[in-house]
Order: sequence, then structure tokens, then C-alpha cells
Amino acid sequence: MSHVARQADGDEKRERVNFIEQEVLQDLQLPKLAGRKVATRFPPEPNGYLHIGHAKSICLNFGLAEKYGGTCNLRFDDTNPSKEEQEYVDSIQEDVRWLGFQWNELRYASDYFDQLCDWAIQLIKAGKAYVCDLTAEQTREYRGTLTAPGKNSPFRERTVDENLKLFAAMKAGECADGARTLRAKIDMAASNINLRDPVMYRVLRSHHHRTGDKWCIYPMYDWAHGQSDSIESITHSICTLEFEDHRPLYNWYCENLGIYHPRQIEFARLNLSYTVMSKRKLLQLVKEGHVSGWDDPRMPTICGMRRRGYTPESLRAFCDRIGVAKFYSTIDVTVLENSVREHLNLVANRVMAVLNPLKVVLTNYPQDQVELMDAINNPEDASAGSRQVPFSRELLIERDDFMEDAPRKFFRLKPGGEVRLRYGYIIKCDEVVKDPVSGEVLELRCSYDPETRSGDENAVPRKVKGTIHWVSAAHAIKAEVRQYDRLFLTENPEVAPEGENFLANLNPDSIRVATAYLEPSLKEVKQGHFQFERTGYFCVDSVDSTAEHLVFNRIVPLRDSWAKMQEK
RNA sequence: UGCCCGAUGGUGUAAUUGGCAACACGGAAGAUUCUGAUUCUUUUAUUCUAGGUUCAAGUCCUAGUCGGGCAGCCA
Repeated sequence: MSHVARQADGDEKRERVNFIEQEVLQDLQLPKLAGRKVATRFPPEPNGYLHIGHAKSICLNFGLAEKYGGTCNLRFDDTNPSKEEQEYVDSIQEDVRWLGFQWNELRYASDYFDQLCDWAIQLIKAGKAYVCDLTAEQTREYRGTLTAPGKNSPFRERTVDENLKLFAAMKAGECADGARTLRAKIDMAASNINLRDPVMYRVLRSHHHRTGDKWCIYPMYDWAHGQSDSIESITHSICTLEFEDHRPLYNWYCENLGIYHPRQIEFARLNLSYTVMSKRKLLQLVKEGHVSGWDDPRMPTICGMRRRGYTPESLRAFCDRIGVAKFYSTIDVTVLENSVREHLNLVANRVMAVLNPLKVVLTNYPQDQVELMDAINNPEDASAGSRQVPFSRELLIERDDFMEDAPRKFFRLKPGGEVRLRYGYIIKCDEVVKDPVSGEVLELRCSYDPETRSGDENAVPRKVKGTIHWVSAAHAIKAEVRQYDRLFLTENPEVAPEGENFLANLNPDSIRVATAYLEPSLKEVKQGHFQFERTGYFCVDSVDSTAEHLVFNRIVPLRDSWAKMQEK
């Protein structure tokens, strides 16, 4: 009912759309786009794994198409074979699908290499492109600086015929790598450096993951991207802010080629606190073994988050929540974590698991008796049903749930105190057994109140302040539990002490492995997300967990207001 | 001493395009609770600076401040 009310409420409110969506909606009214639906593309370079920053772009591009009945292509920007690999092509497709999106068409910039080449010849013939023999270093010198204009290349005024001939030679493999380039003839004095006769083609002998050894010249990003968009009839080419300066060039190519001209719109890429996002740094973490791989659950990669147990729904909700703007902002990781909790709370079945055990003996409970207690699987979802959990004389509880010298506000077990065992009985702590030497608490001897069985209609309605989870010692199954924490200690890992880099900020305690005791219902589990009651959300590790050796990853802990209180 | 872009509560984004600054998250307080979870209620706090235009400016103009991007044959 409240759901309906909320919806009705929402209908009355103006829908909030980001600035890109606004522009798109307006553009669609233009005569140029008459009768057209929005068409976007997600254009990753296959030189690394996708991360949460890409998820923002994916949600934006695919989301826009989805929302307005348009289309979104997945296009690999594979114009630089020296850095690109099939492995990445595969993982990117898997990640996009996993996020819940379907591309209209799967394309590659390399699909357009022939067309691009024809267009280059067209520009040469129009006197708008020339072959340049300057070395890379000379090219840089001639380009000028941010404050000083460049000067024309001595090869700038070659004749059309000569350019045609030389470009053919480049293409035919008659030039050494780096010996020549094809450049657009624009303006060496332009205040925008991208317009100072940008390189269109470089000579590069490198095996391409799709075209093999067919080409020895490869187009630059700027020369490929806009035309690829144009070929695919993209209406809106959405990219990150660093390409803002490239927009005039994007436009120049489309205009001078006289081809359909999509509109490029830029937005600020995502920054997350306590993590790094650059491909170079992520690669370094992997290569140097600071993490176990691209899919290490501590990585901000999509595959890392997937293995960690984050759900596509939560990632999409997160991307929705952070909005889209041109302001370069940093989102606090807790926003991500809260999105994850929000979804998991709805879908994750509850189970009981003890991470740090303390033995409890119920002295007045019959020696060999075992009761099966009914436990609700998910209070948020009645259809999830219930299960039975064995209860017996010897139990394991969480060590943190007992305190010998407890403060007033401590609602859990203390000497002489009472607590409810979740789905069990109320018990009273009668005796604390300690190691005479170390003083360590070895076990608790308690008595249970047989009149207080959970769910029993005849039970006496007693209330106690606290409820704790437990497992039956004899029935519990062991599992390895990996409790993850943030990979970096500092909010912005890029800021490192003098002479050091981001690695100095690595959290040495970002993974903590423990042996946990789980209720037996988890015995045959192979996959899935669970809430370990009162502890956190956990998932079966997709890589290392086996029937003989269960491994769980902590996705995210539950909110803990007790811990927060203690901090004060 | 170039060009381009940006600046709204603690954080992130809105503001019907010049008309009462709002939404979410977080924080705080409380209620409910057999999870110190969830849920619910209440509450907190905002337009970078200085001028100008206007009945009216977060929005327009001018200047400044601060932040970011750009000098790959990377994307």
C-alpha cells in the first residue's frame, strides 16, 4: 500500500533528468533527427578490464537507449593493436551483459578501416590532408606549446598526387614504422592544439586481434571515432570530459567529409573514494601481485565486484543515484556500499554463521536432544519460505556477543545476564569458564528457559533486550570466510608521501581470512548471496569455493550502530 | 602567462530555463523490531567572491578567485 502511495507520489513530482538527457530530448525535435530514436554506443578500448567508472558510462548510454526506445551499440575502439587483446574483448562483453544490458549491434572500429582509408584519400584529394615525413620528435617541436603557436611542416604543401602516392606507399608497407604519418591540414596556429594538423594515420606493424596483419597503418582515435559514430548513425556520442577539446576536431572531420554528423556530449567520469580507477594503476596492482587478479574482490573492476558479490541491480542503482554532470566530483564509496546493502536486503536469504566462535553449553538441556527450529529465510520476501535449523546442548556463539564487564548499553550476553538465541530459547549465562593461565574465556555455561521456544504459541511471552545468532556445535559446517576491507587507507590514494606512489596507501589489512561455523543448511551450497544474520552479506566465492572447502566472501558488513556507539 | 570547461548543504545531483532553493545519501534524535539489520517519524545543513542588469538572479552580463583538462605517431 505504501508502495502504491509512493508511486502515486512520484508521478506528481517532476521527473529529474540529467543534462545529457535534456539535450538529447531537445535534439530529437530537430529536423535533422526527424523520426529518429536516440542511438548511442559504448566504445571501450579493449586494453583492460571494465571498472565501475565504465559502468557509469554503460548505464548512461544503454540506459538512455532503453528508456526512449532507441538503440545502443557495443563498439570496440580497437585502433591501436599494440595494446589490445582478445582477452579484454571477451571480458568486456561478459561484463556488459552481466550488468543487464543488451547491445543492438556488436561493432569494431576495425570494421571501418577500409572506409576510413577511402575517406582519407577523399581528404587528400580535397587538399585537406598530407603525408608528413617528420619524426615523432620533430612533430612535437613543430606543434608548438600551449602558449606558442606551431609552425607548418615542411611537407605540408606536397601536391595531391604526391600525397596520394605516398599514402599508398604507407598503406602498402613501403615505409618503416613511424617514418611517415598522414595528417589533416587544419591550422598549426590554432589555440586548440588538437587542431594543429593532427595525425590521422601512423605506420605501425603490429598484429591486430581482428584484422591480423592486413594493415600496417592504423587510424588515430580522432580520425576513427566520429566517423565510426557516423557510420552507425549514432545520434549522440557520449564521452568523458577529457575529450571536450577534441570535439572541434570530431566536428571538423565530419564536416569536411560531408558525412552524417552525430553530436558529441561530454560528462565527468566517476571518481570513487578509497580506490584508484586508472587502467594503468589497476594493471599495476594486478601485475605486481598486490591483488590476486583483475577479479580480485577488492578491485573496482566489474568482474571484481561481481566476484565480491555486488549485484548488477545494485551497481545500476548506484549509477542512477550519483547522477551525471560536468563537475569533476568524487563519490564516497559508502554510497556504493549502501546501494549494495539496499538490494541485498531485499533478495538475500538469511542464515546464521559464527565467524569467531565461543562455546556455550546449556547445562539444563538434555544431553542428546536435537530440536529443529523454524527460521524465516527472508523477512523481506515471504515467498523465500523457511528452513529448519538444528538446536542442541552445545552451541557456538559470536565471541563479540559476550562481554564480561559489559557497559549498561550492552544488550548481549554477560555474566548473570539473559539473551534470546535467534529462533531458539532465552538463555542465561551462569558461569564463565576461563583459562587459568591466560584468563581467556573458554566457554560459557548457561541455562535455557524451556518456556521460551521461538514460534511456540504456548511459550511464555518474555522479552529480553538482545537477540544473538548461534550454530549447533555438532551440526555446524566449517567454511573459509574472507572479510574484505577497502584496498586503500586514504580517501584519495593518488596523494602519496614525498617520493612514494599510490601503493604507499595500500591497506595491509584489506583481507582477513577466518574459519567460520555455518548452520548446516549451507552444506551443499554452490553459489549465491546470503545475509549472515547480524554480521553482513556474504557470497560463495565463484573461483575458490568447492564442496569440500567452502569459501565465502564478505560483500559488505551490515550497518552497525553498536560499533558506532562504541566509537564515541 | 594560451585555449577550453567547471563551481549549489558533509556528499552527489535538481530547480518548470529570470519567479518561494529541492531530491537522495550521510549525520543527529526518536519509534518499531526475536538481526543494535530492515522499516518508520522528526531533524540538520546549501547557491565561490565583487560589481552590474532587473520588480525579481543559483540562473543573464563584467571582473576576479579557486579547481580541472589539453603540448602521444594513446584512447
